Amino acid sequence: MTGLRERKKQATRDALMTAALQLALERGLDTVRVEDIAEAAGVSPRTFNNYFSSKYEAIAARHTDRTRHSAQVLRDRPPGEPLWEAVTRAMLAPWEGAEQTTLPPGPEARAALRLLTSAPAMEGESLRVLFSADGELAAAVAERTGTDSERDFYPQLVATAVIVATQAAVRHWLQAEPAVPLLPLIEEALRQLGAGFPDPSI
Amino acid sequence: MTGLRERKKQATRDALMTAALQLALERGLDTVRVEDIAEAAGVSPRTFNNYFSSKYEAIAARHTDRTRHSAQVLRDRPPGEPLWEAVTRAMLAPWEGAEQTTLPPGPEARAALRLLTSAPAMEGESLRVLFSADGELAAAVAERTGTDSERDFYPQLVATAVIVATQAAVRHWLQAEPAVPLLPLIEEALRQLGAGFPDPSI
DNA sequence: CAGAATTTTGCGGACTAGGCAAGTTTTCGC
DNA sequence: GCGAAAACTTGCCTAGTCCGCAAAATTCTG
Repeated sequence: MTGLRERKKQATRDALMTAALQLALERGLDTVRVEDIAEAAGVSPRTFNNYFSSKYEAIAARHTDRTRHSAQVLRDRPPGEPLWEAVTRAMLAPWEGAEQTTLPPGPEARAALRLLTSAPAMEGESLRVLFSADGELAAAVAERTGTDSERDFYPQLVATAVIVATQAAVRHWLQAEPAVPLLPLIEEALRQLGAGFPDPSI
Repeated sequence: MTGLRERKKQATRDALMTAALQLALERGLDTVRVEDIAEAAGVSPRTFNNYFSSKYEAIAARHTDRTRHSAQVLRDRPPGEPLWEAVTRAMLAPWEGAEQTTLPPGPEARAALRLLTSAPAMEGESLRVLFSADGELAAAVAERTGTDSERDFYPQLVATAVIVATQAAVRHWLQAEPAVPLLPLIEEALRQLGAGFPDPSI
């Protein structure tokens, strides 16, 4: 049971995330000031910095939530399940259920994700966020494969490779013309990764 | 034949890169101001920003050069060579020849690389740099495999996977205790990637 | 050597990030 | 319930960043 304090905090964080993304989409990244975001969310500019340490961080926050979500799902998959199956499920999870995943992406979805690479600082931040979950992911991989994520090389390697494969799928989805559904792309990327990238020319 | 102008520019860039890295290692990232770096390199603070748009960018610049180097090497490998062989050579190239690659890493090398993840903004910047060459890498992969790096998924996927595999090797090398040589680690990471991560428990 | 092209520099402005302390709001023990 | 304690918000303030602009300095071209 969550207290009022915690709920309010979450609401503020949410309002800031939403306002940041919204404003950036409307007017472009560099014409949005922290002050504007704070005002749109109904808090003082100083409070903004209690939640996020830059506007880029605020904009990338949904991204953060997605990667956390994947790590959580991987931990919750049945222990006996084969690694590759569990990983695929985990990476698909944050993208499932939204209409834009099985249908062609709407212009807003594309714009929001494209925003994440629209300026150098923004791109750096979203990459950072993307990899912030790799430790958790690696730990989950280690657990499943009986390796030691401190000593062994394998879990980190698999975790980061899985992250970028998913990311490559999303990027491809973003620019595909004509539009294609996302989930099969992610599945295909992970399948190829798990198969060791057989030479396509054969 | 390069003129004086171009040589001076390169020298300035080099001096700034070196000063930035040096100072950051000596006193820690957040006690180094742009002004300090500029002074150490013998230029005005304003000139610093003509070369780099943040101190993080200056510190990560050697990293940038390494990724460029790999992309260049991949392009220059003999066209008939198998993809995986060429890619491995390319990723090893920037690390070859320095003593610290075959011997245990010295404390300075470790410190310099560790610096790249020592603060959120620094980490974002180094990831950004790391992936900045992925387009070039993907193009080279596309050429070798007869795929189209615009239309097909494969080249981007391979390129980014190769980058993170190498990165995972470097990270593991950084923390390995007792110390191990780097080059075999990179080779092993790429081998595992190319083999589709066979389950190590078998 | 003169004029063009390029680079460096100082100045100034808009914005950011975060320490500190006072004011509010929520929680918790009694 | 109630009053102290804890947590959160806010305003103020400082140090620092990033970049546009235009003048000065440097290098290049013929």
